[in-house]
Amino acid sequence: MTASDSGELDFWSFVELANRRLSREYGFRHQLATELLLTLNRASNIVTYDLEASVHRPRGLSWSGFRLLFVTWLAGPLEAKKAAELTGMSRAAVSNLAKTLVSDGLLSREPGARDGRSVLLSLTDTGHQEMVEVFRAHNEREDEWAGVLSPEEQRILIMLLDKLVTNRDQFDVRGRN
Amino acid sequence: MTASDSGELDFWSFVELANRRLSREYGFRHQLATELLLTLNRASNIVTYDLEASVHRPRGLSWSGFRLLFVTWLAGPLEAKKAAELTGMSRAAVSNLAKTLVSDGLLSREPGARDGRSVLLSLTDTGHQEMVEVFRAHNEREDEWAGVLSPEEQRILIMLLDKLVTNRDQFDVRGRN
DNA sequence: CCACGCTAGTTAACGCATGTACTAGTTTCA
DNA sequence: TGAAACTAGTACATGCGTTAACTAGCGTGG
Repeated sequence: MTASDSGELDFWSFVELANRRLSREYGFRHQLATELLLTLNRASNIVTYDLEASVHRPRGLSWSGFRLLFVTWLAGPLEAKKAAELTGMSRAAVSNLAKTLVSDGLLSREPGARDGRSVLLSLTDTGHQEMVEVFRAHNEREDEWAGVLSPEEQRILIMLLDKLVTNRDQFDVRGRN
Repeated sequence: MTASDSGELDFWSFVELANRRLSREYGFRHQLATELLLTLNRASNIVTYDLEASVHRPRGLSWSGFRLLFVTWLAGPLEAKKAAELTGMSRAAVSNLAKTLVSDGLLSREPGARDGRSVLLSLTDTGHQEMVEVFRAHNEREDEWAGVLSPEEQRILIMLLDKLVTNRDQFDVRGRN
């Protein structure tokens, strides 16, 4: 008797139940794929939510705000376009977000020298200090999460996740913009 | 010379650059954890975005709408609370979403028998047909994604992702509501 | 050399998720 | 039994991300 039979349904017994019904009642064939993507999605959401709630929100940053500041911090002054690519956001999202981060005094926006259309994003001094500070907490928390896996397992996981998304030229993926 | 040195910055050369700067310039120690969570987040976002854009949006469903219908479909009539747990959404999100899905004629909402406060969600006939239909496309797409990994690799990936999130009782994680 | 097409960024309208505060039903236990 | 604590669901205000339409600068080829 499984948890799903007893009425105590958690994520894993749901996955089990879903697999069973999808294959037996409906004849769908790619159970493992479903299980993989369900698990991937869930893991990412749980970790992200925890980091946002425990590290960033208390300091007044949204998850996206942090990501934008993070890439700007480490990849130097960046064109907005590039920042969008690196963070995986749309250009519009970067534009909106930059507006609020500029008014918070964390980010600075100046016209690009070579291309008159472009905008260069960089951290203000305050923004830089803030990132060093915030990342300290962020990195400790990351380590707590990753720490349940051995370094070996972490490397394998990174490798597999990477393989999952980089071999995607084999079919045409819908990406942003 | 790496891509990041040459100015052609993509996700991977950014991660490399970030690792270098975080450890050499700032002395942060948990590089692998950062890399893991960055990769996890990115993989999940890419796959999710693709599924939503290629399968669900064209049929008028949002990603969350699909997830709610999916658990309702397979886990039978469900209390809203349970649906929130299984999908990882907040109770408020389920409530909002249910409202629109009900008015789309896909979902039905009736008062729970045993508990007067609760609401039971189930699919309408239309909703059921729709899910069988939509999931066909969804599952094919999932298979295209998962297909770049061998079944063995997929199982390892699932196992590692699971381990990452289930051993989290060791520290107090911030979850939804 | 200039018109057309392309690209960077912004804006506006919209959808959706969140937290908070509230209503109402349930459970506990003195 | 009845008051207090708790729980399920919802309404509301807010914030953020999306797409689509627009502005403005770039660059190419007739």
